[in-house]
Amino acid sequence: MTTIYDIAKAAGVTATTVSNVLGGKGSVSKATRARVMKYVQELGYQPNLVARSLIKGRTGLIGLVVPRLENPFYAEIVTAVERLAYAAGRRIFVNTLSSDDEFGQQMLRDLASRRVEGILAMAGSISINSLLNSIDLPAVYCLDEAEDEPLLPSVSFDFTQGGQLAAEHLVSLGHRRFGIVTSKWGVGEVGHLVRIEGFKKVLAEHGLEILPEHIQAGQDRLMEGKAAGYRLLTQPDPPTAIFAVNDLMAIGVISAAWELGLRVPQDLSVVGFDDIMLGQYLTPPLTTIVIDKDALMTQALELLLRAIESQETITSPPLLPARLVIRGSTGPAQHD
Amino acid sequence: MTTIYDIAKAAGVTATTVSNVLGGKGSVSKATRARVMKYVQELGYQPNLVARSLIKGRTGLIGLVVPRLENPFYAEIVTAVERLAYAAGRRIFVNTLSSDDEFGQQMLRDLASRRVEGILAMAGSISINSLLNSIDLPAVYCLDEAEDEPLLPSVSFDFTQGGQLAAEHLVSLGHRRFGIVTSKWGVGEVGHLVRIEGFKKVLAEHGLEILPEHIQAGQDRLMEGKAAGYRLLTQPDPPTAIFAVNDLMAIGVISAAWELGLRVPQDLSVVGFDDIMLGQYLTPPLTTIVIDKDALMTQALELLLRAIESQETITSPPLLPARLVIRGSTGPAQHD
DNA sequence: CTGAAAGCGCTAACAC
DNA sequence: GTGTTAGCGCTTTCAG
Repeated sequence: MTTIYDIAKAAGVTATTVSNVLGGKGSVSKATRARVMKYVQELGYQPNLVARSLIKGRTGLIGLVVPRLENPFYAEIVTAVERLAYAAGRRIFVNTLSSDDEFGQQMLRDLASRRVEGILAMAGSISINSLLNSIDLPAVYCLDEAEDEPLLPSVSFDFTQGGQLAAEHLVSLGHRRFGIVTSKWGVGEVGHLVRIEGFKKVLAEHGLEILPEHIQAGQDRLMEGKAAGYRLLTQPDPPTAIFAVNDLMAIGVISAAWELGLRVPQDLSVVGFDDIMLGQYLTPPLTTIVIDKDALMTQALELLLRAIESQETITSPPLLPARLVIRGSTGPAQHD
Repeated sequence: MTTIYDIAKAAGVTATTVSNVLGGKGSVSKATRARVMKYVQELGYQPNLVARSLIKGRTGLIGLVVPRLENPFYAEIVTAVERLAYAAGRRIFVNTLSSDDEFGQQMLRDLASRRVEGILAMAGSISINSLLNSIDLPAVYCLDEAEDEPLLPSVSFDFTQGGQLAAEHLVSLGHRRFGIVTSKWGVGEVGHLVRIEGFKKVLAEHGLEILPEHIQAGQDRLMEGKAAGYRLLTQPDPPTAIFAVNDLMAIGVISAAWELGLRVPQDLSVVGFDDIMLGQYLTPPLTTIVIDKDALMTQALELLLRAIESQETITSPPLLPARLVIRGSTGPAQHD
């Protein structure tokens, strides 16, 4: 690999001068600038960003931590962040991470060692505590769904409202027996409690409730969404409407319903969450709660950049509003 | 950030010694090793990989270039490569790139400047020529679908066979009028000619052919797959079977069919290509050509690692075999 | 077993 | 305008 020294030698100047013309710093005569550039071309010089990063103390890299790309929701997040970061003169370093264990810590430490300037972490990839404990780097936590104030600057949606919107829609359609398919983290812990609470709250307001056996959890994967759907739909008195905590699992549920000979939405209504692009192209298209990924990640990146630039403490902005989009996967309840 | 000097000072040794205990090199007494490690913990030392990379001349980074994560096929590829690379002690730097223009060149140059040790590029993200021209780095080209010998080590599938399998299946089902939905690159150029040729070849063997207006192209996106589907299905004498060059566009086609009131597979058979995980969960599940992403990327990474380690020229392995998986989206042709 | 010295490729003062 | 010097954080001979 050719270095600035190679160019300096060829052009009969010193490395500083080469550095200056490359960086547009200082003042160089038109003549030498041209001469230097000529050799830059000729020798196919590629600046060494690792050296540059070392001396500048900054890499221009943002670490992005998502649970799994298998879920199109996160693929869409990555795409959005890549574009936004690029516009801000940064590049992203993507990590998929769904385990909050030693392996996760290690990944995080690797990010720190590579000197990313900050981290954008999605809830579901790693816990806030892990993030806080393993490294000391500016970070923004995205899509947090805990009840209490997060310990990190965080951007998120109003998940309570999201759950409410789903329930209101289903109730207004005349449904009375509801099921919920939710996801858990790693091996344990049932997640998305906030959106479920929102859902339940509306039911309660209507004098309705959801049976404990009508809440089924699995990992955030198609297969487990489908399995949960089966468990729900093969019960003696199965729900006529199912709220899945994300679109991916909703698709699994619909697949289960289909195999059981249930028609959506005639026999079963399904509402998802996330609004992945694909949802519009399902047959029928998926009714879901819209999460505006661009808005979310724009906020997140802004916050992070601010935290990186100034060491000031950053306060989290208010929750973004959720929105219901009614498509074809929900319909009026049949007479019992 | 604490450096090895901070630790050295605290432990009353020199940086060399710290480096030695950290790297397990040389010989250090149990006592000093313990003392050093103690301060490593205490000061929360994180090795600076950019400094390390600079002196070692290697970053442990592999550049991965894919067209777009929006297509789950590529999301699955990324997931596979991330895992494989990690097992080989490397990390991946993901770039999405679907334009072969100045912007693409720039991305590539950035990768080179960041001193990735090699590049894994998917066809559809950037052309071989661009890859060859912009940078001088070990690279493996994946999923190339050109007729002639690629100029780069390359791993790919037998796309001709894939097209053939699709056609044979459809023909054996009694179909006589076929449509093809294919994708183009960037603004121009129709792609996937090889699989289309394979498809046509089998038709020809059966004395069948495909009308030019029954081949529709669009960008590799759901929306454009759907639009192409509409163009096909609203013709006077529409096809009863459609071969989409990838699953994503197949989903678009199915969506179009659904809106037009056509039932799949009764009124229209659709076969996709890629075997994205999601295909199994559609209703009906998607008949498709299986591309084994793990097998593919294992080969690709092995090749690349070999090229990186030894400067020897690498020869491309034989094409991997495609395989048809029959699910629910194809069925017998109706009587005309 | 430990340290001194040099250097990876680059930039940033500061002289000349 | 251009060059000298020093140093980012680390590893690697090579002495002691």
